[in-house]
Amino acid sequence: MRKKSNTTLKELASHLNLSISTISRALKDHPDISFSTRERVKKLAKELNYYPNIFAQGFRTHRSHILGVIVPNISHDFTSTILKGILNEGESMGYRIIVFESNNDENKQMEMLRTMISFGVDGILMALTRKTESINYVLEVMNYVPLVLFDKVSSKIPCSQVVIDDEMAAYHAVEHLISMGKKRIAIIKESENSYNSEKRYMGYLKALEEYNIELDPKIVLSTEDMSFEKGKHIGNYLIGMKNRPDALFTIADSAAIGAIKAFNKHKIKIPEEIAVVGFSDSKSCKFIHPELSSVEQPGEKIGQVAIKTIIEEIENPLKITFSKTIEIKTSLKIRESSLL
Amino acid sequence: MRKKSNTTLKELASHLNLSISTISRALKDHPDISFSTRERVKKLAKELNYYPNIFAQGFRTHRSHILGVIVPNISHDFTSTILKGILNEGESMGYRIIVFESNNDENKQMEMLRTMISFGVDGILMALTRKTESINYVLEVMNYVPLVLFDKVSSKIPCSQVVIDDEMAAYHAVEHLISMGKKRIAIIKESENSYNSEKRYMGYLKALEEYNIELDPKIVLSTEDMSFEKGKHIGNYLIGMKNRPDALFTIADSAAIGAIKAFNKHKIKIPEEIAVVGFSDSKSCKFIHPELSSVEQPGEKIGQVAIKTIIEEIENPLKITFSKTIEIKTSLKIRESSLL
DNA sequence: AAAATTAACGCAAACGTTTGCGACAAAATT
DNA sequence: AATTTTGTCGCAAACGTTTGCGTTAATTTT
Repeated sequence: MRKKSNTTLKELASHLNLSISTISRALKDHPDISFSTRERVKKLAKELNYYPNIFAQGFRTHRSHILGVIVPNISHDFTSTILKGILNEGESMGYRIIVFESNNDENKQMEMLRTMISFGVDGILMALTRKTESINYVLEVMNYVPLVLFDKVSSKIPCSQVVIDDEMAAYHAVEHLISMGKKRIAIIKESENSYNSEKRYMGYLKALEEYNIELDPKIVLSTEDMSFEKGKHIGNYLIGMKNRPDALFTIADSAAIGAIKAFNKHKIKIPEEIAVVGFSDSKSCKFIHPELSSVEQPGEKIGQVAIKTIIEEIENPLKITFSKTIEIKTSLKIRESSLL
Repeated sequence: MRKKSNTTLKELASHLNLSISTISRALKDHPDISFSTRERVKKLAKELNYYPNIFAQGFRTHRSHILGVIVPNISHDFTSTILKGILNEGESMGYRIIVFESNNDENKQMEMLRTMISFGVDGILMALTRKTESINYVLEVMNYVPLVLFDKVSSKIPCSQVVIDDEMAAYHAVEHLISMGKKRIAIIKESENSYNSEKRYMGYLKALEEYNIELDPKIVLSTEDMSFEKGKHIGNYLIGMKNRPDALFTIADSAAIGAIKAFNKHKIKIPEEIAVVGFSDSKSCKFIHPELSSVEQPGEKIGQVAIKTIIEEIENPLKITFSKTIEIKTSLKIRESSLL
């Protein structure tokens, strides 16, 4: 019972007294095969529940119709949304998706890339680990198979990338706080060399400069994990400052929510005393009170665009000689936490 | 440059003046091959960056070392946590994971199962769509490849299943509310035939009965999507009742959080006036104020156990003639929303 | 009517790996 | 010394599909 073996072309052939090659072509609507036999073959194939053996197929054609995806952390809200976009778009384009989680471990990331190559994936989509230092092995991979980066990217890797304009998005978020009359705006960012975090910090700096607000390093807070707990901790710290900020911008929602919890506990009025804006517009922005303003980055869209570009590169290997960077539009969702 | 082709056994063989079969065996530590040549082969393989062609391998051995996973919604917090467990455990067991999202569409689910079969996955892990009505095609699939269900399961399908004891978990949650002195306990559950929801409802009923509390159908609320918004809506409804409940149990956190938001807005004291307990212990339980009590179901553990059992069944196909149901322990996380 | 074209199909090689079997020499046993 | 065993390795088939090329008969063109 178990391991009922699949019907093969050979069986179909013997049933219809045709050759294997005719069957193969008939199923693919090859013009050499007459309409009537095409129909007969298809009918029988359906009856006998024929499905091509993908291994034989991939073995022969060197095409797997499998795409590999590597993400640092799959249970991260934003990441799983991107994945959703990749899966659904892949599904409709006839590609299967094989998922790896690097857990922000560069060695694992490297090993996974190798596995994928030997696996014969047609292309690789990847969000880099937090610090990806040696990129040589990534370049090596690109000799075998097209690669597209998304979300966590690197300008050092010459391939197509799907990103948001982190700097602009942060700029607008901070600008919004300024327009609300805030003058002393703190920021929580990542301490490690995170590409996204640095860009967002740039946007923060740019906004301050644009509006002639002096930068105070004391309210530029860095943390390595941007967690809810860290946000709470830093929130408490801010409250205790002699010269307390009147606004807070964080490069991740979780930390913003943590900070709000701290502010609430100490009866600090939001947004009157401190306004808060987060980043990513995760679902939980609406859970907290007051509801958190945040920069929306459309994860599904990012996933869809990423997979579309890699399929484009797979299916037109010659055409693509240059790599492009695609920026997905973000939008600032203004809610109670920053609306006076 | 692109499409540099992979080293093959043949190349290794000609480099060392050995036969292909010797190379193959050497790389697999076959005892027939002397230690010295084994080492020589491995050394060269590393130098020439040899990786086996998985298609040829799978084609030959009928083993892919790929496992298929179908989930209804990947961006669901709990689901992605399970996936995390599956991916990490799979990684260490030498299996690759191919992920499908059914979007709660049974037709899609069916099509995906078929795709997997033709794909030659070694096994399938699946959480069923909300209503899976015709199970014949699932049974058919089991003729080809082992199947393990998790989270959203069905007793009608004779295969191993990894679940939690929904009924007991709900029972304890409600019991806890009762022990806090609550006597009029509302519930929000799913209206569609959801296996989990029904089980949890059973637990609710059981607790009421056990403690001689009469069931009031007016405070048994059903909704089809258990969203944050629905929770808010129902929360408002509960507030408006003449005979307002003094506690609320929901079979999902999101709805509980929505309800809390509604209660907060109307200055209903939690837990004094209404205590609340949710289900799943998602991260956002700590985001809301007051922090939400919830039934913790360990997603990573569920994923790990699920993949372990299917690998067990794959690698010992004879031994397994019966299918087992594994229950993962839950625990009630008591927080401010239900602690007087 | 002869030649050329077309339509419909079959042959057979190739893809890279695994594996049962056989071969041969060296070593161990009688 | 003759036999058996052991240690190493090679041969060749097989897995299911695709595809260039060849074949045959029917059709069209000259």
